[in-house]
Amino acid sequence: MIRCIGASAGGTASGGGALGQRDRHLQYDSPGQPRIGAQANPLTTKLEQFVCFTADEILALDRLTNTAKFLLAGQDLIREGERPEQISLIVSGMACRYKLLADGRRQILALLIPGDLCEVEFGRFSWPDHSIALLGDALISSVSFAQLAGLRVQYPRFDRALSLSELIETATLREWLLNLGQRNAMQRIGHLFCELRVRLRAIGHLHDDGSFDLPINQAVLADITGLTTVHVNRTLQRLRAEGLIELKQRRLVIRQPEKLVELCGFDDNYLRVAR
Amino acid sequence: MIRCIGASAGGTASGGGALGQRDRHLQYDSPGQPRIGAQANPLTTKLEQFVCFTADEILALDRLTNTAKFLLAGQDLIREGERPEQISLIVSGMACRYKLLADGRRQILALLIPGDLCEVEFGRFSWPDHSIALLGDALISSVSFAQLAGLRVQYPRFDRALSLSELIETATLREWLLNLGQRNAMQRIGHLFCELRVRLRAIGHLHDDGSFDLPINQAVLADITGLTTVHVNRTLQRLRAEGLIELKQRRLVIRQPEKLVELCGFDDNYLRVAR
DNA sequence: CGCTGTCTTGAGTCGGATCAAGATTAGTGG
DNA sequence: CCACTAATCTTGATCCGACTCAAGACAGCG
Repeated sequence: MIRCIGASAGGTASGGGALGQRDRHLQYDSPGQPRIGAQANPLTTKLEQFVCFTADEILALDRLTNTAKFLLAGQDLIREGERPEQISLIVSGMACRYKLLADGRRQILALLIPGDLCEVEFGRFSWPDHSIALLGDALISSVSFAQLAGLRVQYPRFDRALSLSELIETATLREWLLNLGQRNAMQRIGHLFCELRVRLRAIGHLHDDGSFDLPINQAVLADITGLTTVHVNRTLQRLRAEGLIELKQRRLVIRQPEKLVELCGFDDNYLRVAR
Repeated sequence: MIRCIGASAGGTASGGGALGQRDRHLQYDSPGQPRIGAQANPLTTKLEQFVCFTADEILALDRLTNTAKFLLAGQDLIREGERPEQISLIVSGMACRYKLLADGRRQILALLIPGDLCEVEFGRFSWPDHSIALLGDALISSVSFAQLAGLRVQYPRFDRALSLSELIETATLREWLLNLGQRNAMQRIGHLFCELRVRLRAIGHLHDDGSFDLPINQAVLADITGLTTVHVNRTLQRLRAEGLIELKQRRLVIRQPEKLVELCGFDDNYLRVAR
């Protein structure tokens, strides 16, 4: 659990390792192309759950992701109270919305995955009540508020799809509240894993064996679930011992999805939308 | 804590007492006029935090509240999965968004107070992932989706104000998540009280001495805070013993607001909006 | 090979849950 | 106005899930 109030949210200070981290990153995601770059535009994939796009629209959305930049783990995309200049689109990697308490405790409010837009809600009229940090190195492209507004006007289907995905984001927030309020440690963690599996599948980020990358350490897991690192560790061990999951090297396999779903009362309804 | 899965959410089954309850209600809110009816339109009051309305707009909004109907405590305004026909505007009374677990446990996701609109988000494209129930008898007026859409087009200021209040509702949801994830029982309950004081003040529902009506029993408080009824009871007693609050007859006095704010780390920022 | 994150493990404690009665209070009916 | 009833609030005893503190074990990287 991160107890430092400072900027670095992805780990207890990246220290002087900024350069080192970049090296590691390039090495990790190489050779040459960023691994995810070869895949379809995650924004398109995500929104096509809700609407059908024309070739025109797909091209316009692709243009958004062309300009993605590498950013290093732990960096803040927006900070509580500071009005953002631009909207960030996650092209690859993961980020989280979070809030800090005065004593340094952190609650993660949402996980953002490829295809998610960050600051849509903070237009001309509002400032953020929370921060957003990268959980691992990431590819981020920036979109100006004006540019996005233009696209929404020009492409009503895109506009509708975005609205729907905002609805789902809010529904997810509600489900997380239920998670923290009513479920125990095993269920909380299990529920998160079930949710991530559905969301990552929707953007084509499951591996062939159904597993997925989870660039997250146990301290982050603790900040998501409102538990301590120690208890997360012990709970993961129980989940492993019961043959429900495998988790190592930042990759998660859900061994018995039906059992896990039942254990934590997961129902993916809140991730869907009518029509 | 409500452990029955059925419809009645305000108490463990209103039993055969429906008629009796209506009688009680009339007696309580009489003579003649509903108590709140004399006050300003709560929707207007609420939205005027964000924008200035013309006389025209105020009239249009007043027309929305003219048709309010009495509804009895415990009734569901919408039920998870059933697409609502209309939008409900709370004119007086309180309601809550909630979700039920298979075993009957309930998590309350939001409190709705006068001036709050219920099903705005469930337009043509979505169905509710949760239910909404009345916590006490209430005055509710119904607005059709078309009617509301019309007003938003006709009165852009109204449209903007509604969008802003939706932003605040989402920010509140995030703050509740922080509450459940990181704060202890005293802080959770205290934080809720602080929040309510700010929200009720904004719609002119504080009494002269700063107290306010809280039509909520300890079981409901438990479902909001993710605690048990017993523990809520004991925690309230501690809050009383420390001279922080007084709570009886469904009326809450915060005796030492600054102290309570400090105890639970309350910051009303999330209830506000820029500009 | 040594650092630094990260993950594990153990022992002890505590906040909050559970179970089971009572005590109040408010609404109902006579 | 009083007795009856059902909700609601209180209290006590006990238990357990999760927290705390403190070390140690790995693993990846320089």
